[in-house]
Amino acid sequence: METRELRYFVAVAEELHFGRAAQRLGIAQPPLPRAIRQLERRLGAALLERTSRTVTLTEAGSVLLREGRAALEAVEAAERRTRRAALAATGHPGVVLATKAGASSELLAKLLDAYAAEPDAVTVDVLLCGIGEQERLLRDGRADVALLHQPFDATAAFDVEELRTDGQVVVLPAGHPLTGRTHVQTAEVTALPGLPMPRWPGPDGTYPDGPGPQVREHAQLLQLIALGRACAILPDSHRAQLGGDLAAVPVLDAPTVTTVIAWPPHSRSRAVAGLVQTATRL
Amino acid sequence: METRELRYFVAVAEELHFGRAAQRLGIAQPPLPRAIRQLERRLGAALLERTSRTVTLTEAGSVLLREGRAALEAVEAAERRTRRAALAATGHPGVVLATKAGASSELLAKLLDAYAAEPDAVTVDVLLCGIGEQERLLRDGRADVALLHQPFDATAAFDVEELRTDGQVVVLPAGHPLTGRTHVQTAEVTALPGLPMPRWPGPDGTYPDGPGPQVREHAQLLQLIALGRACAILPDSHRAQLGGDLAAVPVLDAPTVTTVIAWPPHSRSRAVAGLVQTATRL
DNA sequence: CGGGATCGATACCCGCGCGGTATCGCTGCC
DNA sequence: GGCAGCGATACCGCGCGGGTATCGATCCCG
Repeated sequence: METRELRYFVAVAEELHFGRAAQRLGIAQPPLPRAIRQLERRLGAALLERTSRTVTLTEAGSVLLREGRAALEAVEAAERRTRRAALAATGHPGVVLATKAGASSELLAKLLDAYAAEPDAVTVDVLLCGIGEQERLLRDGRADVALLHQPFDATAAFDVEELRTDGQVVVLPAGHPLTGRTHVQTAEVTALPGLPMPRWPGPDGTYPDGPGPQVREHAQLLQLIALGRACAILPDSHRAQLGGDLAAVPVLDAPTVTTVIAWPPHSRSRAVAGLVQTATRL
Repeated sequence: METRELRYFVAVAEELHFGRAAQRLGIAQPPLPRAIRQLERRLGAALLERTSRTVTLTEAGSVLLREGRAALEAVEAAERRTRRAALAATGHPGVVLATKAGASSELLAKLLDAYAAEPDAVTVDVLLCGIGEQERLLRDGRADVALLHQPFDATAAFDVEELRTDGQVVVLPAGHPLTGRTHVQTAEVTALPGLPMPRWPGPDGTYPDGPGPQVREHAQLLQLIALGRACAILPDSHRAQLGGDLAAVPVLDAPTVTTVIAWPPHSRSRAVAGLVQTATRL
């Protein structure tokens, strides 16, 4: 199976429309059915059900869509990492670290400082990214190492080292009645009148249904809370970034959040190893 | 990057010899340097250092070797899983479970029995495999689910669910002086006179240096121990399989072994889900 | 119920590129 | 210095991927 065939199939499977898929691939429409048929012959499996009007995935087709995406990502990762390795060899070493924008900033600062003090430190480019974006960056080779938060980020498929564990706090507008409490329970804050929990986009970019505001960044969320339009349960480490217009109260029964440093398995980069070692020693 | 190019490069990188690589690939020699050069141009990276006598990998080349192997495995996995899904759709559903030959046999029996009693159970083909082979089977799509043993098997890249934790015991020939003890320490048994620890093959198939006998299977190992030629530290669960010519003594400071059921991430198979659920309820 | 619009499939052609054979050129070794 | 081994090059043929033109089926709309 060639990556070209896979790319074609994934495009058609995603669009469920040969014409649009061809447009997306930058080719004419006729080669597409041919390529897919050939793929089906080679695999001995029907991938698409076509009528002259519509295209749907078969069971095998949806398996190939999932697995094929992963395989294409692996190929692209190989390509990118090779390019980066070549760049590094010709005098521009460096690692790319991905982390959630607005999270763990003080841990991150400590890590960068400590690593920079190492004798064989290289440049660390920090990639601040949106929710759930880091895993993709790590998988497709755009990042070499990332700070992830269990249990929110999927850490399967990566090697990880735990860095710290935090309890969670509910972040409220300053002056809210609950801010006087020393601690609360989850149930007390999930349905506060007028302060719904925000909705984060899922991996597919869509938002779940619910009353809360749609948010994409931490800064945006904190602003919404300050305005008295929402509240949120966040790791304790965010407290340091809260301004005077926000208050935090520990939530006793919320799951603890573990910050981990993660890197792709079989990464042999000296720089990544050094960064990980520095991180675990903090 | 096409998988053909990747396959070519991996072959050359592994053989470090264009002629042998061509032979292995079943093509003539001339297309190979051309394909590799084209790949190098496309990547903008030197992958191989060639003299007219020898070939060596550059830094970027060894990165592409590692990453390319993983990518090829992902592509092959996609292919195999699609074929299996198509087979399953045409009336032959079933899952393949990989487990170490000779390990966890009683846990495995319980699992298979319990799962077979489920209303929507499908055929479970059990693949007994050698040391370290399961991860590969799981990755390349030959198996759908596996029983692994932490910390010996690499579980990164998989979703896992813990099933049980065992202490470890040292297995000795019956009548050995230590068999009278209620427990021992690791240090007491790693260098017993005349009873060296066996050597298992590494991921590359070679054996580490050392005094112990080279073993590849549990049965072989148990026989060697019964003959008084070796001893071994194994999970407690192996006790049930020991005949009268063998004895086991708990090793207090050996790491505990966790048996986990593992499956590839984003596996959506109903059968795998059922198997996992059954396993966790045992 | 018929005609146009839409979309996948087919027919056919062209040109690139992959793979083959023959051969060269360099290097290390006896 | 001659031979053997190995990678690189030259050159050729054909298969296949991609293009244009067109067909044929289905849905929609009046």
